[in-house]
Amino acid sequence: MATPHHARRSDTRSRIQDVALKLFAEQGYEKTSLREIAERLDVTKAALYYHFKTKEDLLLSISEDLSAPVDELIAWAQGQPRTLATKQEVLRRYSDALWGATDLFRFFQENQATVRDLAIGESFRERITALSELLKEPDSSMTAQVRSLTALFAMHAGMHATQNVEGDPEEKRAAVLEVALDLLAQADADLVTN
Amino acid sequence: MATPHHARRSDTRSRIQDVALKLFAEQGYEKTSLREIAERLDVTKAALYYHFKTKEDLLLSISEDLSAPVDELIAWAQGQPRTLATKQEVLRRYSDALWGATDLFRFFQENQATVRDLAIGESFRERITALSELLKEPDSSMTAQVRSLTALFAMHAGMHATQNVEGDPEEKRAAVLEVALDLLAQADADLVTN
Amino acid sequence: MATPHHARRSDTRSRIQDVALKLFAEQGYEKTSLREIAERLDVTKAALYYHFKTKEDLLLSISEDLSAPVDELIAWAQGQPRTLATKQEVLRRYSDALWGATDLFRFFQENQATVRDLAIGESFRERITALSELLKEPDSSMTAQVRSLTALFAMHAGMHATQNVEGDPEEKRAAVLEVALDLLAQADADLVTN
Amino acid sequence: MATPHHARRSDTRSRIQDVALKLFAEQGYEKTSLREIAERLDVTKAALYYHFKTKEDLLLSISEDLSAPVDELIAWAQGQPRTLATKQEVLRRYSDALWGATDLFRFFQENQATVRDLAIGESFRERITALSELLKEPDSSMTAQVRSLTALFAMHAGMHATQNVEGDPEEKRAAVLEVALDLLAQADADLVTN
DNA sequence: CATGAATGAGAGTTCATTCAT
DNA sequence: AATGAATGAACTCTCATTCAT
Repeated sequence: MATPHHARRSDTRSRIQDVALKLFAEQGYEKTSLREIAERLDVTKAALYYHFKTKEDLLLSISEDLSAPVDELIAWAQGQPRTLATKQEVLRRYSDALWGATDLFRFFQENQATVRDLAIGESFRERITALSELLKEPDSSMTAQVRSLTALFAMHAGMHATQNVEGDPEEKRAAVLEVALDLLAQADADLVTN
Repeated sequence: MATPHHARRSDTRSRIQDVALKLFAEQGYEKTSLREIAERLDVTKAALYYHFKTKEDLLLSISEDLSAPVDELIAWAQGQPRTLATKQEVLRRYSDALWGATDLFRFFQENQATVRDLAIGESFRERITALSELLKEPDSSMTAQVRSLTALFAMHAGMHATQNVEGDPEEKRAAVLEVALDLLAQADADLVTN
Repeated sequence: MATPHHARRSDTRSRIQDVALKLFAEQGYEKTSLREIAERLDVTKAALYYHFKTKEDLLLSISEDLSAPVDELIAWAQGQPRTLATKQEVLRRYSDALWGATDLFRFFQENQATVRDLAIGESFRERITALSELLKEPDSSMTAQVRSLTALFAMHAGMHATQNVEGDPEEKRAAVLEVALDLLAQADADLVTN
Repeated sequence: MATPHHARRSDTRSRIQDVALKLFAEQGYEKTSLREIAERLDVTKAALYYHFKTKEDLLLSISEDLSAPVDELIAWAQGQPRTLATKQEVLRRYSDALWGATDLFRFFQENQATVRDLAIGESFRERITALSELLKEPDSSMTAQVRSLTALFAMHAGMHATQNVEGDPEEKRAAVLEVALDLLAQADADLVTN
């Protein structure tokens, strides 16, 4: 048999995650009902509950799986010297992570109000804070700090805000990264000047 | 009579709008029920329906009242020459508009998924698109375009993303604006160079 | 008009209570669904929620209304001297209270497990404890105390346990009360003897 | 093999019964889900279904095992003369039976509404009826009959109602039995007098 | 002897909305 | 200008039960 039992084992489980993420990203968390997810997969609602304790737990499992790369990035960066080179590398890797899970990060960005008081919101905020602190120098000028933060948020916004710009996605991604890296460099220059 | 009919009429109406916006911004649109709004105001749900046709209509009325300044800004800008000075003025005025209605813009930012398929979403997107097109030059390099867009989105993000930065709000706002203006100037420099 | 507005005001509300108590007593609390109650009344489930916050709250409201006489009895007794005459009067009045709300007390007796961890359980236990303490003397012999308690519980049991005995209800009630009064008298005699 | 098949077979089976009875008694029948029972035993729900056809069947098996002594008692008594001595012996043995399976009888008492329309309810009622008929004389005065019934129900109530009385359990049990025996004797005296 | 995966039915609850008064 | 009463549709979630393996 080509598809042995254990290959199938988590088949339904991950199909649920896939469909759920797609719908959460497209329609929002609240507007996506478990009925809808179940119908798309041609299973019953109860089947979802066999695999996930609650709706929130379903979202949590998706988020944990997909945002692991970001956590690794943070862990790595915290062991590096706080040089411009490190920060630039953080930005580059973050770009990879974001574009590797666009649905999830789109979801986070467009459902902030919802996410805020879900368990998941906490870890999301923590990640952003950790990244912020890796990029900005608390003793630098406020302008420099804002520039660093802008580098970070420009990447989030850049994922979806460039839809009215002509050009292929990879090119856009590169442009966004370039602008972000530049902001970082300027923030660093400020620091040196001061 | 000290309080004529028309003064009273809009009193309740605008109290509803105030409370609704506060709750929409704090908790999100879907998670805020009309029951909750009514309870806060110590009126019945039916009273809300006297003043507004639907929940969505309530949101619409809030948005229209508060985002008028942005529409005026766009109208004004569309009559001006496409110079850097104009663009910078757009950004300055936009900063005023945003900080003049933080709850509303926070709401828009944190409820994008929800807002997307409300009638209001359309006009929101149109405004952003209009502003984008006022700021970026479609024939400039992609990097320059991204820089212009980033100037715009930096202002949105800057409203709430600077909470971990020390300093008073006005100072932060100024710093955000400065960074945005700078991005715009760089985009313009690119254009000249090309 | 024979039935003015305000007479109707609580009409639905108390019709709900009536039907609910009937079904709770007949079938048990858990086995009675709100759907069933609503259907009997030819209203929607949501109508129930207009009048009562939760299923438990519905039960609570019924219990509070119907067990007021018992609370009054307790309050009265606590102001009386701890004589045999008082205790006998307590039993007599309690008999009236029980037979005046048989459905409710049947419900309590047959749904103890359920009631135990509802808010209502607490007040039920408190009432029983208060009555126990009014009837038994903590310093008397254990047998005397058990006799007093038995007087109390005999009345509960007597409401439904006499169905296999021939005779009319009023006669049965009188017999149960007589036996209970007798137990009380014997407990008192013990006390004197000791 | 040290542990033959049949020893193991009934091991799990009776562990299930033990846990189930404990939970049924503590929380009630409806509020105890098969999931919960399975989790406590660290087996799957399906395992329960290997041993018992349905949830009700599980309860039935418990009840049959534990209430065998009562059935034997009834069978024995039905072959004895209807003397006071016999009746007193019935009460004494019934006391043993009750205290030998407190969880089960507590369950019966606190879940009457539930039990009523389970198959088990029938046999429960039959046992009570049989005992009633062994104790009371249908031709005696109503008061005498109520006294006999009270003797019986006092034992049920006595199992849990004496928690607010000081003293050790065995002593309480003895006191309850004494009061019950006394009631029986009084009923018998009535009979003779009439 | 037992599990993993799933189902169908139904539970309690909440929501935006309506309408006669 | 506002209320009281109600609805219909939907929601998340839980349950006892089944069955192939």
